[in-house]
Amino acid sequence: MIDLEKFRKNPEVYKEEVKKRNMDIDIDEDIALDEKRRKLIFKVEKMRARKNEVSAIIPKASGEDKQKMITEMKELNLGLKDLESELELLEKSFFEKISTYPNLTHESVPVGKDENDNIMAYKVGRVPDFDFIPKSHSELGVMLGIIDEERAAKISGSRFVFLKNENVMLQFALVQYVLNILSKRGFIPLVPPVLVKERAMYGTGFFPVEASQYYKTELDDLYLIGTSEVPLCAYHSDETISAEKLPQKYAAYSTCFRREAGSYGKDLGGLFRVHQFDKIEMFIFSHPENSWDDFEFLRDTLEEIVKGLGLHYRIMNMCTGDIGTPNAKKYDLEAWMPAQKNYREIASCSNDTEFQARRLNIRFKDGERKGFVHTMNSTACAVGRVIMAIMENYQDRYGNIRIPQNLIAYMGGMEIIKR
RNA sequence: GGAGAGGUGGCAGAGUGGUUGAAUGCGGCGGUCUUGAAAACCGUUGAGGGCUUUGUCCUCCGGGGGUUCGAAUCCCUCCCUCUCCGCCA
Repeated sequence: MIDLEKFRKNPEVYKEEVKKRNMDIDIDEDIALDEKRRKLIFKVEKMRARKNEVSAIIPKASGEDKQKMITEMKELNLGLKDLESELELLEKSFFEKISTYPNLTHESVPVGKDENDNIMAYKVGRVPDFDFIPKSHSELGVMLGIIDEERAAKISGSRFVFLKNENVMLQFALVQYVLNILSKRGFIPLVPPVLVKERAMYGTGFFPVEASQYYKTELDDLYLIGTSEVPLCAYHSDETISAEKLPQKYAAYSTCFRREAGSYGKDLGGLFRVHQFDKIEMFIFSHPENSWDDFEFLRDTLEEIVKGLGLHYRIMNMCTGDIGTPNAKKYDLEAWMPAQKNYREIASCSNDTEFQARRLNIRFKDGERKGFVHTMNSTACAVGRVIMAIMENYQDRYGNIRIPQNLIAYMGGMEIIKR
């Protein structure tokens, strides 16, 4: 949610933002709607004030005076009811419109149309050499019996997988490895609910813009989360956090669900794009003054995790046309995938400044100063995609997969997956 | 799923139709006293929103709807919490 006062005073800022993001919003129309709305509020409140005024006198009056006043109030009520329902409609359409407005981007975000305009910030490590043609993780998965897509399709349809045998161990090894790093860095671990109310989806900014990406339950008004960013962010909704306690850092392990509507035929097969995957997500509630430092800390934490796995990757500074509505800035971490000979996104890290905090009413108090906290989130480990990266990068010419050094202990000493 | 109880300010807890945005207590903040602290005493203490913005008005007693000139208080409905029973990982 944007700051309405700022919006009224300075609509140009939002016009500029909408243009940068390549969005189509008629701001002048919404400004006019807001004016109309406020005029009506004024009118309605005037009538209510009159009503309250007379109601205070009525008990003291008697006889004819009293009857006169009661009659006047009856009439006033008729007009008031009409105006109130008119106002309700206006409010609804105004807030529907305003809730599609994007956050304001940070000055360091490159302006661009789509993913082609994202800017590579830097690379870490180097492209690994293979003296054979590396296989896809999907192929390796079948050969080694550690991924079963066929049976998953039989049961649940496409874009579902079974992890099997060593891959199951690898998943939990990764989780242990990551939680260890995160607890050293002061993150409080959580296992959150994966079904949430509409407010949580709306408050985090996934609704209304991306609503078609998420599963909804039929009997109850609950939604399956696409990321634990949702319950993490909503965790402190309607709370005021005192400044000494900031930043509050959390890490949640959960399953995530995405409909992947509109991505038909894209990245079919394997672990890359599936309807259900497990992920550890980091989340920070931050003091606005430290927001951008905390954000770099978050990015650094993510990189420590990926570096420790020995993966080659690059950090992308995502452009205005490619970042999410709530994001003020976003980095993607793209790991090298040998079979595709390309970098693919395995994590992303965004600062949403006060966009979510406004919607979920998450405040801070710093002495006399009050305001909305800043919220930011980052993938710590998207298990499926990281397993994919490990399988492809750590394969040998025989189709075996070595275990990254830092995971061996968590794998009970296992050093290689082979048949 | 069945039976019962209940949802009021940061918390506890009054209030059953008319200056009740809400008594009282605790907590918080400020002050007096004290070498300091505690105790005691005095004062203060919700949020959101409109406008002609150091003021004024409006809204908010779980959500929604209704009755009434007037609702925290009456009616309907939904939700949630607690206790007991049943079922269950």
